[in-house]
Amino acid sequence: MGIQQRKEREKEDLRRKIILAATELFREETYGAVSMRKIAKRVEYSVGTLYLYYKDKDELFLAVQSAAFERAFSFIQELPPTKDPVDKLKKLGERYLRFGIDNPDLYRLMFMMEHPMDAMAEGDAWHSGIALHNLLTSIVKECVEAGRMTTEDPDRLSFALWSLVHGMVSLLISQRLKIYDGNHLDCPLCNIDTDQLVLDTNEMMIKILERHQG
Amino acid sequence: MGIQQRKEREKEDLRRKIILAATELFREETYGAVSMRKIAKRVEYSVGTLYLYYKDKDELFLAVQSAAFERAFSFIQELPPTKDPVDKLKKLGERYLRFGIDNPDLYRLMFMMEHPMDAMAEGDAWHSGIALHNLLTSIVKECVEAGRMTTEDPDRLSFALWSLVHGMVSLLISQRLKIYDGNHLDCPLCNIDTDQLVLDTNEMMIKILERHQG
DNA sequence: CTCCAAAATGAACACTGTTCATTTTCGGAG
DNA sequence: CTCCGAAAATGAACAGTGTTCATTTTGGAG
Repeated sequence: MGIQQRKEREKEDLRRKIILAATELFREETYGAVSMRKIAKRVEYSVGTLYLYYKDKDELFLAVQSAAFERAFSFIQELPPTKDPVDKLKKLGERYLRFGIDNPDLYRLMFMMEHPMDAMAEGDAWHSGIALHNLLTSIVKECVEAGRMTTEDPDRLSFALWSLVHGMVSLLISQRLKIYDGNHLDCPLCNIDTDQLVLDTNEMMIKILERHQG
Repeated sequence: MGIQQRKEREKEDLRRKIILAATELFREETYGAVSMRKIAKRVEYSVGTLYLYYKDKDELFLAVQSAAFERAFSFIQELPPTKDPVDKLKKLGERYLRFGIDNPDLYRLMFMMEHPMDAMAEGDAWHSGIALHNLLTSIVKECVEAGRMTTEDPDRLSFALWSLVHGMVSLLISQRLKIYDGNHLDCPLCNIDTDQLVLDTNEMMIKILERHQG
């Protein structure tokens, strides 16, 4: 019965192709502009076919999100080699920021859009997201165990650090750091390159946490 | 020439009514569900009329955003009375978090949506946003001047704190803190009320900054 | 009253996500 | 080879979207 297997393989191939096409379109245009018809045209199938493979736009985007989490995880966890746990933490933040800055639409999909969350609840969509979270927590705990940081609650500190970098990257890609442009504000942070701003602020906060000893 | 004045007053009234209707709809349904036709129906004018007062949906939403910033500012700066600058900082964070949690759709519009930003650039839409930013910075500087915190760059520290609370509230309202629900993760933060999680984390970070002396 | 500019209208256009009756495809049976 | 039937693919149709613009209504001026 090799035929059935071949058919299943073909179905799986098409599923992948659809996600790939959607992901490509995502990098080319903004979220709102990626329509089912455009995805269909890209994979050279009719719109109706997409609905045989994914019940909704939401479900399709959930699959794109899941793939995005995998990319993000494999990109971020590739840290430049360091033994120093504090340095590792700093570099993890930098990789996270870099991913968000370079893939704003994927980042939006992963962390800022409201829609695909309903379906998500408990699928394995978050598998890589959870792995990332665990990586962060383990590095924070390394820092604590090495006596380089002090905290009663390393899990909460991890959450705070995640929130910090997420906050910076989401403000950046939503263009909100434009308040620092022009003459709206009058402060030393004005008219600095925003990429540099968030990277330097990450470094500053880690230094504060490090110097903060017991 | 009282007639012309009356007409201008009426035009201004209608502009306000439109924004009010849009803001109301925002609180009732999610962003994507607020359409021009629904707004028109709510103000009891035809859809074409909206385009006589706002050139597009973006411009209309920019006006809603501007009004939202005013609400947010007047809500947040109403701090419970304290003399202690560190306590003031903590309470500012709490008010900010509270506003976001209680007005998720307005918060999205203010800080997370991509669209209205093109037009925004330099209008007075951000007037209240800037006032808020200045308030934060001035409190941080109070803390430093009172010798309760140490930093070489209070402006950057303000940015970090803004990013932190924005990060927390945006993860919360985007439902991303659901990873702490169920059995996805295994850590002490799991299955805690998320409102409490972000409030407590705000407090923790302020304490860290305070104890971090020299 | 007439006149006319300003204000308001809503049908029309091109798009969206989604459905579903119809057609096409293609392996297996005779 | 023909024929059958199920699985796969199609695209017109539906209700919604933002936006435009020829048309109609309004209401103050002369």
